[in-house]
Amino acid sequence: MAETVRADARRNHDLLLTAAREAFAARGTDASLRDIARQAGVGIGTLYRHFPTREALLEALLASRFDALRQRAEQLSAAAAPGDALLEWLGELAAGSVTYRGLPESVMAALRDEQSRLHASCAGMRAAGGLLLRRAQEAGEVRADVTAAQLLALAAGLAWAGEQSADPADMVRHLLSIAAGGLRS
Amino acid sequence: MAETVRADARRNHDLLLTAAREAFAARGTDASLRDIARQAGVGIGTLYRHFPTREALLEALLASRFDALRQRAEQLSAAAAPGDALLEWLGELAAGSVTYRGLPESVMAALRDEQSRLHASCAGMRAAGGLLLRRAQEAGEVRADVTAAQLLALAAGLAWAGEQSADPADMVRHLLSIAAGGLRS
DNA sequence: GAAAATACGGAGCGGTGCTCCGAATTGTCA
DNA sequence: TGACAATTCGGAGCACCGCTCCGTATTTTC
Repeated sequence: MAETVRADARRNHDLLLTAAREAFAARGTDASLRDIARQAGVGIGTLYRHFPTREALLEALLASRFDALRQRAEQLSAAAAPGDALLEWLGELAAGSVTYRGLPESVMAALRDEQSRLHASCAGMRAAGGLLLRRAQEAGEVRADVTAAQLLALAAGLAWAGEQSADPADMVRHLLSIAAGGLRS
Repeated sequence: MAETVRADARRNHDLLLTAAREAFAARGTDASLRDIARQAGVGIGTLYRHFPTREALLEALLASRFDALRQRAEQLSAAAAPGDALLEWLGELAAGSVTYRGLPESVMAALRDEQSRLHASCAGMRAAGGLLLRRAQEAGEVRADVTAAQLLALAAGLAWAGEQSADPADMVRHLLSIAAGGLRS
């Protein structure tokens, strides 16, 4: 019957989430957790009880987005032009990676570490991307020797390069355009 | 007459460099500077006097390598097949980026910050790569809408993606192969 | 060998991630 | 309504980080 959560706990949970969202957006995924707790008007211990790791915090903020991306991939995998569908999806993936600086690194770390709270949603997204990739390969529109892991790494690498640039969105667009040509068979 | 350097100063300088080389190789470019000083058998203050910033330390370790890469680009720019020459050079660049984890990030940061001690050699390398790129574009072998900044960002992004992977060298090779196709016009 | 120039080393400051436990708050039941 | 139990809170404290500052030690010069 431990379904009921104490009122203050629920309140602090939400305060922490909005504070974290703002901090990650302003200072990247390596923002100070102390600052986040302070901004939420909460002790540092409270933050760690609600979210034992930084990944747990990210997971709470991003899981729904990754799920949406997974669904989007499944939806696009039925498209008539699987090659274009794949590129469309890659574009959306890269666009989402720009919201928090450091996000590509967090995603790659989560994929590497099965213990990470982010792992499940990231892996699900990769699998969906892999499905999309295979469709495009079977249609002969994309090089056959590319794996799902490579596809994700490529997208993350381009998104990372965007972060390092003065105009991230513009840089990602150009690099994605280059990569698109390289994926075509 | 301040040409003469005190004997202990020169000795500590060298001790710090070898300690830094080992630390960066083992733990990446964000290795603890205190550890490096300790490993060199030297106080933390001594480290900071010899190398005021982490970039200064990196610069001392990498300048010659970047210079060599610049010369290599100039040499390759006279090749008969400028497209292949560019890809060859990109391969060497990416291969060198694997020596220290975090190196691509340091290079991109140095290119962004003109105050950085690493800036000069990085910018020189970028310029040389730009020359190589232009030759390949004039020969009609590479897309005309790619800039030197994009080329460097691309290489850094792929190298970064390699770092995140279980088998960096293998991942970089595959991603570079994809990018190569995308650069062709 | 004494004096001047130079370099050394680490205590100390403010920051980080993270833990641990006494104190305060909340929900429950008489 | 009030007392008790369960739950949650909050921040002191630890070890680490980058970096500065200055009394002390070493080296060179004369």
